[in-house]
Formats: sequence, C-alpha cells, structure tokens
Amino acid sequence: MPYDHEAIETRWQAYWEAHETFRADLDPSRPKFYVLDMFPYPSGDGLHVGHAEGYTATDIVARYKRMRGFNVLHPMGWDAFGLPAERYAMKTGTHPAVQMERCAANFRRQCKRLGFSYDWSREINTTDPRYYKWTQWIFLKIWGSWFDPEQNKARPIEELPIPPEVRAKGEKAVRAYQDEHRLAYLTNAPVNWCPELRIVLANEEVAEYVEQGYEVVRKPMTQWMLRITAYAERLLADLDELDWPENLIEMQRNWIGRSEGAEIDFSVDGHDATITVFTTRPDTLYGATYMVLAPEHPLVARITTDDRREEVRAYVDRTLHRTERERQAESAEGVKTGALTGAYAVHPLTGAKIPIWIADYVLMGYGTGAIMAVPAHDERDHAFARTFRLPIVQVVAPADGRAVDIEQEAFCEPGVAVNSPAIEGLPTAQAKAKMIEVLEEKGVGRRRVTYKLRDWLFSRQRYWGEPFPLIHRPDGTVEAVPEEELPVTLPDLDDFSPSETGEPPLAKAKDWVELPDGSRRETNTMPQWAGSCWYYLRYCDPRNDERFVSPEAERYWMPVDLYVGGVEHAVSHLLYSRFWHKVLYDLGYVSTNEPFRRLVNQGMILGATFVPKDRRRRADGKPVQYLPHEVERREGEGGEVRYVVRETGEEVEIQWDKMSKSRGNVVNPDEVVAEYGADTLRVYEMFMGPLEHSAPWQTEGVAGIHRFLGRVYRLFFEETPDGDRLRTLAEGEGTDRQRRLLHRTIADVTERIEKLAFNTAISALMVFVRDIASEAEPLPRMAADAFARLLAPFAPHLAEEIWHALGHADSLAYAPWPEADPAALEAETFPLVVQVAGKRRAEIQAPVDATKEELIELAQKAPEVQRHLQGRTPRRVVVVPKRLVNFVL
RNA sequence: GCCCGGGUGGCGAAAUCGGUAGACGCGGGGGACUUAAAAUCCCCUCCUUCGGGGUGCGGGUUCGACUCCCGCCCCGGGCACCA
Repeated sequence: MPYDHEAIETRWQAYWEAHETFRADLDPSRPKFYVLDMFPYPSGDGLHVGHAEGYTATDIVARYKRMRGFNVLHPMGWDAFGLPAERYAMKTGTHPAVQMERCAANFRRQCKRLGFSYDWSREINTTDPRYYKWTQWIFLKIWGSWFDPEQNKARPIEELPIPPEVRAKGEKAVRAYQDEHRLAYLTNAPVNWCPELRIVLANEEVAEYVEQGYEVVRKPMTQWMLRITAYAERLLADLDELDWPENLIEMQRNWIGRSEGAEIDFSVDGHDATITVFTTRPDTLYGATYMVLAPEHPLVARITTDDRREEVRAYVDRTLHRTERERQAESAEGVKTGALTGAYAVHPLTGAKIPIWIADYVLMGYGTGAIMAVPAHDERDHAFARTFRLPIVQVVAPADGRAVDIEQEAFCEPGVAVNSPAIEGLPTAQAKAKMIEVLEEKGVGRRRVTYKLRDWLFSRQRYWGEPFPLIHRPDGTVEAVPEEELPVTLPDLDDFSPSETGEPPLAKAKDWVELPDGSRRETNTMPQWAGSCWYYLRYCDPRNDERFVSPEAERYWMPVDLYVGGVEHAVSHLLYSRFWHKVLYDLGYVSTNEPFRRLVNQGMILGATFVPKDRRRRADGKPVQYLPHEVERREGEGGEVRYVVRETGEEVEIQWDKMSKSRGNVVNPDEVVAEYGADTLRVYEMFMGPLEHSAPWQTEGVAGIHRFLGRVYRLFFEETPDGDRLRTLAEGEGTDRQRRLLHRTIADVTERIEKLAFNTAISALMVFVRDIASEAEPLPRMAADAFARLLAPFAPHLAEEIWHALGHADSLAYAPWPEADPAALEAETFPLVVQVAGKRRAEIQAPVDATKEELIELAQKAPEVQRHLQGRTPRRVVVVPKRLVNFVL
C-alpha cells in the first residue's frame, strides 16, 4: 500500500492527545525554551496557509528543542476580542461570545490536524473572564502608577511626592494632582465619529466610509490614554539588546522618533503670554520671520485680534472638519493654508516683532504645537512664506561658499551661520550648541529632546472588549474597582451599537452601569491590543486564579526565547507589549526588562489570480480576474508557459498577491491536508524558501513534497500481501559511505535548524533519502534510527510511524537528537579544484593530509592542467588548503 | 521625499570570514518498467559561434568577486507637513 498519510496522521494525533505528549510542566532542574507564535484572532474563515507557515516554523523548533533536552513551552490561544465578532453580532444577532467560541473551536481543530505540538492544557482566550480579570488587574497597576523621571521608572501613585502648595489645598487637589500624573489618564481627544452609523472609526477606516458617502467628523470625547511617551527613551534604548530583524528595530526607532533640539521662548507683544517652540535648528533663530501655532493651540483664542477673529475661527473650524487623510493629501501636494492671528511675537534675541499665524501644518501633538518659522532653511516654512508673501532671511550658507537662491528654494543642509551675531561663522553643529548656551544664559531657551511617539489612546466605544475596572463617583472622582471584585464582567446586551450621542454601548446596560451609591461604571472598553499585551506571561501559569502569573513560573519561563509572527505588528503590538512589560518590571511583577528575546517575521504566502493582458476593468470598476480553477496552463512551442481561460480561450497573465478573501486567492489548509496530509503541507511550507521571504503558493510544489515523503515511506516500508512492513535493515552503521552520509546529514540538519534555515535542512534530508540505500547497500539500522529523529520536527507523523516500526514503544517526541560524529565527517580525500589563470580546469581527489607542495605536484600532473599550462611556468601558485590550487600565469 | 530590505536559470531557491555559481525542489525533455496507462525509477535541463560568457547596470580592488569598495537602475516594505 502506498504512503497513507491519512491513516498515519490520525493515528499519531490521537496518540499525542491521549498521552498529553506535549504537556509542559515547570521543572527547575531542566533548561527551558519558550517558543511562541503570535496568537490569532479566530476569524470565521479559519486558519489559512499563512498562519500555518509561522506555526510550522515554531513547531519545528519546539520539537527539536524537546529532543535536545529542553523543557519546551509552546502554547496557543485566542485573541478573541475585537470588531469583526461585534459586527457579526449586529448583523446576525449571534452573541459575540457564541460566535467566538465556534471560531476558536475551528482554529483548535485545524491546529491539531496540522500536528502542532502545543500544550493545549495552557490554551487561553482573552475574552474569558478568568483571563481578562488579569488584563483589568494590570490596567489598575498602570492606572495606579506614575512615572518618576528621576529614577526613570514607574512607581506606585502613593509614592508620588505632593508639593506643599497642592497639599495645602486639600484632599481634592491632591487627588487631582495624582490623577494628572498617573500612567493612565483621562483626556478629551478627538475621535472620528460617524453620526449616521453611530460608530467611531479608526483613522484607516475613515477614507473608506467617506467614499461610501458617510459624514465623518472629528468629535472630542472623554478618553483614556496610557502614558507610553514616558517610556520613549527606554523603549528606544532597549532595542539594542534585542535579537530582532534590523528593519523592524528601525521601524520602532522611527515610530518613537527621537529628535534633539531646543525649546525657545517667544513672548507675545502686548500680552502676558509666552509661546514656547521646539526646533532642531536653534542655529537658525535669526532667520525666524514669523511664528505658527497649531490651530488647536490653547493661546490662539487669547491672542487673536478682533479684526482677525472671524477668519481665525473659520480656519480652526475647517481644520476640525477635515480628516487626517485630507490634510495629508493636501500636504503631499505642498499646499499650505493658514490664517493670521493679528498678534506679534517678540524675537528673543533681536527684539523684532514677527507676526503669529495659525496653520494646520503645525501639529498640536508634536513638540509644543508651535514653531518659529525659518523659511530660508525649512521647506515647509518656505512654501508657506511663498504662499503668503512673508520675508525670507538667509542665516545659513553652504560651507563651500557656493551661492544659493534662498527665494527659490530653502537651504536645509548644514553649513555655516551668517547674519547671526551670536554665532556668526560657526558650522551648523557648533552653531546649534552655542545657540543653546546663549539661550540658556538669557533664560529664554533650553536643550530639549522630543519624540514622535504619542500617548496611547486606550479606550474604545465598543461592546466586545475588556470593561475598565473603574468607577466614576458623583463628585467627579474616579476610583478603581477593588481587586477582590475583579473581574468586572461584560453585561449581556442584545444591541451593540453606541447611543446617538456616541456613548459606548455599555452605557445602555443601566443595571450594570449605575451603582446603588450613585456612582457609574466606566463604559468605554479596552482596545484589542490590551489582551495581547501580556498573554505571553499568562501562558506561563494559565490557570492561576490568585495571580496573573506566579513569580516562580514567570522566573522560570520568561523571557520568550523565540517569537514568530507577521511584520504587521511591528509597531503596534510589539511596542505596546514592551511598554506594559516595562511597567510590570518597574513595579516588580516580572523579572525581565524585555519580553521577547528573539523575534522573526515570517513572509507572506502569495496566492495566484489571473488577469487579462489589457488589465481591463468590470463595469463596477474592479479589475477583471480569473481564479486558478478557471484557467488552464499550456506549454508553448519553445517551452514557454501560457495561461488560458478555459471558457473563452483568452490568454491571461498570472499575478501573485497577498492572500485575501476578497481576491479569492486563498488556499485553505483543510483541502491541502485532505489531499496530501499535514506532513506534506508542513514540509512544503518550510521548503518554499527562507522563512522571512514571501513566496508564491504552487500546487505542483506541494505534489513534489508529497512524492518526497512517499520516497521516505518506501525507504522504510515494503509492500507484502499482508500489508506494509519494515524492510530488512543492515545492522550497525553500514558502509563507510553510508556512515559518512549519515553524519554529514546529521550535522547539516542540526546546523540549519539552529539557523532556522529549514528549506536547506529539508534539502539535506532529500539528499540522504536519495543516496543512503541501494540494492547493494541496504538501509543500516543506525541510519534508519537517526533519520527518523531528523525527520521528526518537519514531518512528525511519518517520523513517529517509522520510529514505531523500528521497534520503539514510546513517542519519539523526547528521543534524544542524534549527534554527528566529527570523525565521520572527515573523508580521506577531498575534491581539489585546480585553476589555471583563475579558470577552473580540473578537479582531482587529493588526500586531506597533503602538504601544499604535494597538492601543487598533484595538480600539475592533471592532463587538463598540462594542456592549459602549455609548458609555461606559473608566475605564482596560490594554494587554499582543502579547496584549490591556482596557477597564476 | 526620507528610512529599511532585496535583485542569481522558465519558477522557488542554494552558495556570502572572497576560493568549483546554480545544491535541493518545481516545471520541461528523454529513457526504463507495463499489453497500455497511472504510479515508480534512471538520465539530461544557465547561454554559447565550443574559444568562451554569465549572479540588475557601469567602474574598481584581487591570483580569484554573487560575496568587498565607488557610482547608478529597478522591485518590495515602512513612515510621511514630526519643526
């Protein structure tokens, strides 16, 4: 009988399940290895082959490490809060919890069918009250802390020093002071509100809804923020200690966006007010010819003169009604808009009066929300100055003395200061430093570092998320729900939409919101990121009802040794969880500064669609496309491949895209497993190329891997009338050749798994299977035994089948990994490449212990070499031991 | 625009402390087995005017460059009025 993947795989999956083979228990006597997948949102579509790629990679590592004697933690769970379930509920009336449970069950089934060696006893679900109890608990720790800039860490709010003047004002003032300093604080932040649909939209959703004709306005709402900016410096600095992909580290660096410069104070003429600006180019201060405030800047209303008031108000209004996207589109075209306030600022060095404008190219969220405009040396200021015909004064000149036309174009490069009395002639770097000194002396400026990173908007006006464990008292104060009352569970609702005024859906659960003493529960819920911020900690101790994780379990398992997932979480999840982790670290709840030591991003698996050569579109504007089953592959005269639509005969081109439901190019792992088996799917996905690369899904390749596994099967089993049975093996290690091949394979596979170069590890297995045995040299017992173990991480079901047939009673999940014998890796001879004038002319077998002279002598004798030397004497002979000899002419 | 990553056969790729370019697989061609087919097994498969030429392009260093240096081009990703 040929290789029956179905029977083999179901047999071993049942065995693993019955024996709890992959259960991990805390065992301080053994070294641990924590290998983690980014847990999925269990969508209704089920797992797709993209998930399977990352999960297979971690599974290989988990299985390999177990065989190497590590106590491996390899868990899985569900990030199950979130919008799709809530939307689905609004459409169908199915409660999100019910839908979520269905989807999770499907994901679990698929994971098991792929043979992933998760410890299912540790499965978690972020929507389980026993889980989100601790999400709420951690939130309360964050809320209950402040960031001490002196110790550069979070501390309990009780330890916040209260200034005497605050204390003098009484208890309420103290509370207000504390609230201002907490790591979780309330603010009035604008959200994208869609009045018709009564929903709040994420920034990236706005364009889509506006396109559909809905009105979207920026509406201020009371929101919870987390003070992630306090950690900007540490989040940046600690990137250095991580073994993460360089591009991802770079993305986090850019996101945090540290920039060094100075704050400079400008007083407002005729007002008792100061405008503080941030600039990275304090050296250009003398070139500041006007000021610009963000439209939202608190001083705008105060300093605007009566004659300008109407225009300013209109401009502010216009800004509020435009989405981020519209503003971005405009900025991309270099269009600058603004309004004059009528007020003037006093230049801190020259005393000159310069006009104050407002413009939306200045952002309230960055720096101080105000700038000094230096049109000569900043492109944006230049564009603005040209639009409104403002003066442009050059204060930096190119160091090489070349002339620049400052009216035409801003000069933004470093140079030397000109027209700048305090720093005249200094190169830019020194000019900056000197200017800061001057400003500090006069008390009108100081060195300052700013970050692009903003505080984290942490509340959502949704139902399906963690409720905040907070209570609003009638006197306006906010209080934590006592720890012993956690979790605050979600009330049952059947209508999940917000109220007309935009109040979150939870506000409708009157019995839940209103407490007997007149207090009200917080009705926002947490964003989906909350649950994923700390799930890797919960896996260490998932059933603990006393703590979010016991100190013993945390100290033993953490940090995560290998974390694999898509790059789409580069700055969101990976930054947020680092932040939470650092807070927990500061408060003494976890022992590591960073949660994920090594991180790898798997590439995307691309799906095929076929498009007409003219790229025509349908009536509705969508491109015409065909799916693989509608297209036939044809071979042309010269062997070139053509694709033709079956029905019409039209020739089309293949196109590879990210798999998505809307494109219809998704490959369902269930179908692949049904036809070829889980082992084939696993090995194929790993053989496609490097884990980090994106690669197209090619069905022919899957069949090729299935053929390989069939060969493996036949290497071990032969057909008999009574069914398949193990072939007769040669005892021991077989011939020298076989022995060398085996040990070479062990060494290669081991090294390549360590490097996560699974594609090349598999090719080593293929070479072994091709060459190990023949009629004259039957498969040796030792080789068979070792190979089963080498195969196990990749194709665990087939490996178990072989292992069992070889007479082992237990699963090979914990069989020791084979060791390569260094002696067997050394052959007596090696292929010596001989070059003449740098061109390869011959290859001869040479003894490994030959001296340089002997190698030259050997090489010279080769007939090919003689022919190309043509009796000439080489000018030089280069010898590379164990590799080549080159006769230089 | 700025910042990252990457360009190697028809395709996925391998080889980078400089040392046989194209391992392994797909696709393609040929053969064996078979009454036949499927399955399986074996061989060939970068180009070539047979001298040689080839790792995106042009230079350079070197006995020797996919690998190092300089200057370009193209593709992918991220960010984007961040002062």
